[in-house]
Amino acid sequence: MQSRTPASRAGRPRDPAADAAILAATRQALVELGWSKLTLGDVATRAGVAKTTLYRRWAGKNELVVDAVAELFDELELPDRGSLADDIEGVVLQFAAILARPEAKSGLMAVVAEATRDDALRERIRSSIVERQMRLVLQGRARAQKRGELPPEPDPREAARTVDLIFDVVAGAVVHRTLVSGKAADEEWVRSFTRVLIGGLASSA
Amino acid sequence: MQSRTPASRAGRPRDPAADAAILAATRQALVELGWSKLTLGDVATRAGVAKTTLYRRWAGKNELVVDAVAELFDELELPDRGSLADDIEGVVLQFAAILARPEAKSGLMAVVAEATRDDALRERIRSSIVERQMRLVLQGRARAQKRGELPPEPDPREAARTVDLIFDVVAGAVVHRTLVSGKAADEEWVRSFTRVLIGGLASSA
Amino acid sequence: MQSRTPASRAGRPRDPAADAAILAATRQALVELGWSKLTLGDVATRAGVAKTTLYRRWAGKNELVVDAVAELFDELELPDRGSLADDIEGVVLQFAAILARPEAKSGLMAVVAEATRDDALRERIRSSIVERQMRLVLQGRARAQKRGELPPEPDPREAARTVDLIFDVVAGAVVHRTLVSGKAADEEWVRSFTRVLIGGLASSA
Amino acid sequence: MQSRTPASRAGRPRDPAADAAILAATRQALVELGWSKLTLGDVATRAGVAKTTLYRRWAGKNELVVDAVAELFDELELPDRGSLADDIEGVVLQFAAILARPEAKSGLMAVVAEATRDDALRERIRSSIVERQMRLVLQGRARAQKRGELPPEPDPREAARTVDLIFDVVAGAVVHRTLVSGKAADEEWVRSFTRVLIGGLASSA
DNA sequence: CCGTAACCGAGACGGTACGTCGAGTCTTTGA
DNA sequence: TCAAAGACTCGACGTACCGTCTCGGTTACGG
Repeated sequence: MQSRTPASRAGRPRDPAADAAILAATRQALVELGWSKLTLGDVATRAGVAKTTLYRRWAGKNELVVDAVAELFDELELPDRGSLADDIEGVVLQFAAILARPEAKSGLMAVVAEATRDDALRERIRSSIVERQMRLVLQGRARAQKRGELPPEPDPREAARTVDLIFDVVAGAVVHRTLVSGKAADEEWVRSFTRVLIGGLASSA
Repeated sequence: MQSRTPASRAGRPRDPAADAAILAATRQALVELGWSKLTLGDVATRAGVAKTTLYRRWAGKNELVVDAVAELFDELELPDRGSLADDIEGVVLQFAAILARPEAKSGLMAVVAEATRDDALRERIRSSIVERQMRLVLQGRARAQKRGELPPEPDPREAARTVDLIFDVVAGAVVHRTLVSGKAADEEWVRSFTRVLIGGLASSA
Repeated sequence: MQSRTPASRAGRPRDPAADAAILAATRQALVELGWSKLTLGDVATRAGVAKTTLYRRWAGKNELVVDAVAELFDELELPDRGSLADDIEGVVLQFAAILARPEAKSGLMAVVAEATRDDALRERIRSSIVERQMRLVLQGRARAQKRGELPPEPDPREAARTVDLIFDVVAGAVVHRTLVSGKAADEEWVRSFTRVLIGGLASSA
Repeated sequence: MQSRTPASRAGRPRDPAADAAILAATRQALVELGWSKLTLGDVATRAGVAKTTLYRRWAGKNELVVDAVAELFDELELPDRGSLADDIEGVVLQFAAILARPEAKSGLMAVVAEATRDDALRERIRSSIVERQMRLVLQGRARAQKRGELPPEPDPREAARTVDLIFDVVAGAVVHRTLVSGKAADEEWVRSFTRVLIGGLASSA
């Protein structure tokens, strides 16, 4: 008896290379044109794919861009720099570097804006981007607890709330600095910000 | 003595009521349709005005929405609740309340997204919205210094940097909480957030 | 008090030159591409006009082609060659010459085919093309009656029926010869046909 | 001697039932949708067949519809009503009845229209439909000659020309009456038409 | 009785045109 | 000069079919 995969049975299978080509083309178009001038027809052409192929796989511009941008954040990792403060600084700098790239800037805020009126889209953003990078916060806390910099957290509910708060503060501040204030989140700024964050967490514990 | 503004010389003068009607119509359309489905033709119709009139006063959708949203934030004020922490809590709650309104949510993020590729637009946002509310931070610090909660700031450069940082952290965290995480910035969250912020500022001073 | 023409009051008036340009472009496209490969986008481009302008004036391909083809038949006239038989021969030859032109061939049958499922279209064809050329039959009969070749028609009902019959026979035979049999309706054929027609009318009177 | 059918050699043979199912489905679709809205995908679905199968047997929409319509005319036959005039009336009425059916109307004119730009298609129409029904004219003449209603035709060239002319007149008139004038070719009309035709032929002989 | 070759269904593919919609401009009449 | 009205150009939208292709699977026949 063989394992029956009832999916993907009849008909010509989808070209698996097309997905990657389309997402790459999307990022390239975001760099050159920005969100508002990006057209799906153009993306299809760049990817060497028909418009219909694109629409067969994504519901629209929003969903496509979420996926294209989400891949950018997968390269984030938590460097082990020896102390909690330095670890945070490191990852915040990485985050800032990604946000400084035009394909991230241009796309991310736009889909967030769209998500204010589209719950499915917000959920997609949360699961594809936010939730996926939450691992960094958890990993950082675990490492700090192992080092003895943070006490073990007895109440898991409270722990989750703290993780959420940290995420909102970190991501929010970097995004606001970069996109609204329009200034670079450079080393100096990150150091000041990290000092405030660490101090706040310590004193509020 | 009458001031002769050479701009307004001959011909039929612009209807001054139209501006307000257009901005109100824009906000109403933002509520009902959201940014991406808002059309200038529709706004003109709602305002009882021809499209031409609208284009004579604003360069396009982006500029119009910035102005429409900017007015929303003018109602912010710093309540005197007796202590720095309570003052901050109060203003952050007000800010969160405005951001929870659909016309703010929908419009603000969209124009920020557009601004990533349009310097003039970013400048317009900064001057119409951000800069204008920076007064709250300054006011708060002054009041806290008068109360003795904060020491006087000797270095004005350093002071400005701190104000910027606070603004990025506050605005960024609330925006991220509301729009990305999709959870309400309610009293409980604001209290936690404020505790971290105050603690961080105190310890990093 | 002046006569108020409530039509054409406010707003920019339609460019009257565009109609002619579009119809001419349509005929040109019919010649080069034929009905089935003619696209409204292409016609618009040829006419130097936006697609929307075209759709503002015609409901679709069918209506447009009817109007474009109808103009071709307006050049038909009844020559006075001295006898009924010669008059008929002359006009049938003209009709055959028009039908031999590719823009007529290609378009006319196609819209007739469409009209089998669209009563409004059939009516448009009837009033724009058929009814308009019915004048030739009436004119020919009147002239023949003046010459004494035909007796005056006492019953108008019967007269109308005869006119319809003649029209169906003449138009039908020429169209079938040209488009279905695929042979030219040349002088020889027209002479044979006319002889049969005249003979038939005389004997059935 | 063995029958060498080099065509059908190896491999799975074509399902012979599919052809009939496809042609029937085509006629059904013509009735419901008309030529222009008939799609090959839909026909395939109706016939319970894959699009590939259809394309393996017909080159395209035009060829398919010609074959589907051609079958309709095979039911025509020349009734023996005793006189030439009555025989013609009978067959013309049958022809009119077929043309009144929507699947004939809708399809026939459309492929004729297409054929104006496609010689291969015109030839297919001629051989599948026109030529095939020419037999009726020949048969009718032969019968009339046997009855003594028509003299024997000495010149075969002239005879062929006459047959062609009759066919163009009969088919053309009925088609024009039905499809362009949009009126029924009923008994009364057919009687008038036949009288003219017979009279014309007699007088021109 | 086994391979080969053509068939079959399903459905993805690259294209092309569709008809609509919105942006932003222009041209009219009228205030 | 501004205002209302509405036609204008332009370009993207998302959909629908076309005709082709690529699958896995199914018949027949011929060795």
